[in-house]
Amino acid sequence: MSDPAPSPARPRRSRPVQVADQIKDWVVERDLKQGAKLPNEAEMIALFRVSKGTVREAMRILEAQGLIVTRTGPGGGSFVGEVSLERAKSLLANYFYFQDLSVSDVYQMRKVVEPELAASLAGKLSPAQIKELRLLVQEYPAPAQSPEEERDQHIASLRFHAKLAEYSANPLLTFMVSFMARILTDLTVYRRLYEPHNVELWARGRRHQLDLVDALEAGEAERASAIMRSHMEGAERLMQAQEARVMRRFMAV
Amino acid sequence: MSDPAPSPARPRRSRPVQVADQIKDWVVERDLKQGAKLPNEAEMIALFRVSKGTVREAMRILEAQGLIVTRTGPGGGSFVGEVSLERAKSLLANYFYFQDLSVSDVYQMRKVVEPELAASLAGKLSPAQIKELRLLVQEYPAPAQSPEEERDQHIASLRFHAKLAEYSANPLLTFMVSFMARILTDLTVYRRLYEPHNVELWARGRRHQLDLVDALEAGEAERASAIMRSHMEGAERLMQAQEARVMRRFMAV
DNA sequence: TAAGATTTGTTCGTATGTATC
DNA sequence: GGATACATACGAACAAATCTT
Repeated sequence: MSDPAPSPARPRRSRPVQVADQIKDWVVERDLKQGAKLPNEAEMIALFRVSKGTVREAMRILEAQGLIVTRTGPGGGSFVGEVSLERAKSLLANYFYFQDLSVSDVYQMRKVVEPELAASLAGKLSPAQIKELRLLVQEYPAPAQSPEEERDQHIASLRFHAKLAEYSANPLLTFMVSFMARILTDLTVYRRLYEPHNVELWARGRRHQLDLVDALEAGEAERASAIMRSHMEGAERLMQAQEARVMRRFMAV
Repeated sequence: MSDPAPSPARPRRSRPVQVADQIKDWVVERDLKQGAKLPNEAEMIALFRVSKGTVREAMRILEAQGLIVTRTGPGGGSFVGEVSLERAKSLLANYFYFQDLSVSDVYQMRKVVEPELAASLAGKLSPAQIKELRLLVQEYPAPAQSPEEERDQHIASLRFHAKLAEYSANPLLTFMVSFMARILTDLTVYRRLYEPHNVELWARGRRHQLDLVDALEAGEAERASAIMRSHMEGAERLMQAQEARVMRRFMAV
């Protein structure tokens, strides 16, 4: 369960890190669920025989990973807290900050994952979900008149994909699609990557999304997948005019 | 860049978290690269007007995310450090600890991503890399004689996929395939999920891997993709006998 | 090998802030 | 408002690691 490195000269973990691991073990052993209360600072100090400062550093480590949340005041303390989707995306984004990720890289992944998502959702959505999707597509019915509007449209389109991801019963699929939408959203916000104004491509993208919802509603998995694939190819062309590298910055936590 | 929540009663971030964010900004503003030295503790204290304990808690937060590394002694201090692939996988694994991830979920993803990886690698591998792959396949030439041997074979097979992922020029593809291999590896180690001994399926899996390397060497993308797809379907059947849920535990950092 | 310098690591005591009753 | 139970933050001292000479 622990780092299985046979340690030819192990880097020597600091006490706070050790204590953080011990707390994790303590939680796992008791199979504590989200919301369960951890011992308070004083008890931790007694439990692990370390000082307050060390306990606090350990807590910050767990907090940074999203594993616990802490509240002050009576009835306060530390509690196990599910890692949120948002935090998971932020932590992974930090990894790709150091990688040289291109727009094509993201689309190579999108081109296979998004069609699969579409196919697996066909016929599985509730009327309310279908309606929600149509609403998102309708958000920008007319071609953009300014770069700002075009950017907003692009982000709205990515929200459509993120929403689709939410509806999946497969957490891995949900995460991956949602993560890629976030990468591309940040990209369009912080660089002006939506610039090459192309009305024809935009109209086709919108048509695609509407057709896709129809196919999903009708339960036509094969067609939904095909539409999505085509949609991805269009979107890629729209962005690939730029050869910008993404992710050259830290993400907010 | 920051949490765009419009803050209806913002949770009030603690000082260490604030300082951690300030340090991140400090680093980004200066566009510091991997290995660059950060101010030492005393300088941080002066820089942000906080106590030593607060600075240290902030450092632990950044360390937990893999953004810095710290050494003691002369010439020591804190340095910006690339988030490693291993750490990124661990942090994301913590997220899926709380999700109800099934073997089918993982394979739904594998079935589309691994063939894409294979296709994109066809004709791109060096002779040394081809040799390395063949070595991994050869590692267990004979059918397993015991459950332990079968487990080892399964893990070796996953190492094959992880190695393939390493060779990709697409960091997103590399990460995803490697991450799934890790999930499944942990699964086979901590549960005995390789149990239903099936010699025929094993032989076919091995055949697949050998054929795959041939196709990669010959540069036949379409064939590599097809073999991988078939391989994934076989592997899924091998595991799906069990309906176990994965990831019901914390991962080591 | 040993001593000294530098920098992080750890502890303790105390005081303050905050939410609940 | 006051008492209580928590976390939060500070400062000073000392310990440990590691580099240099």
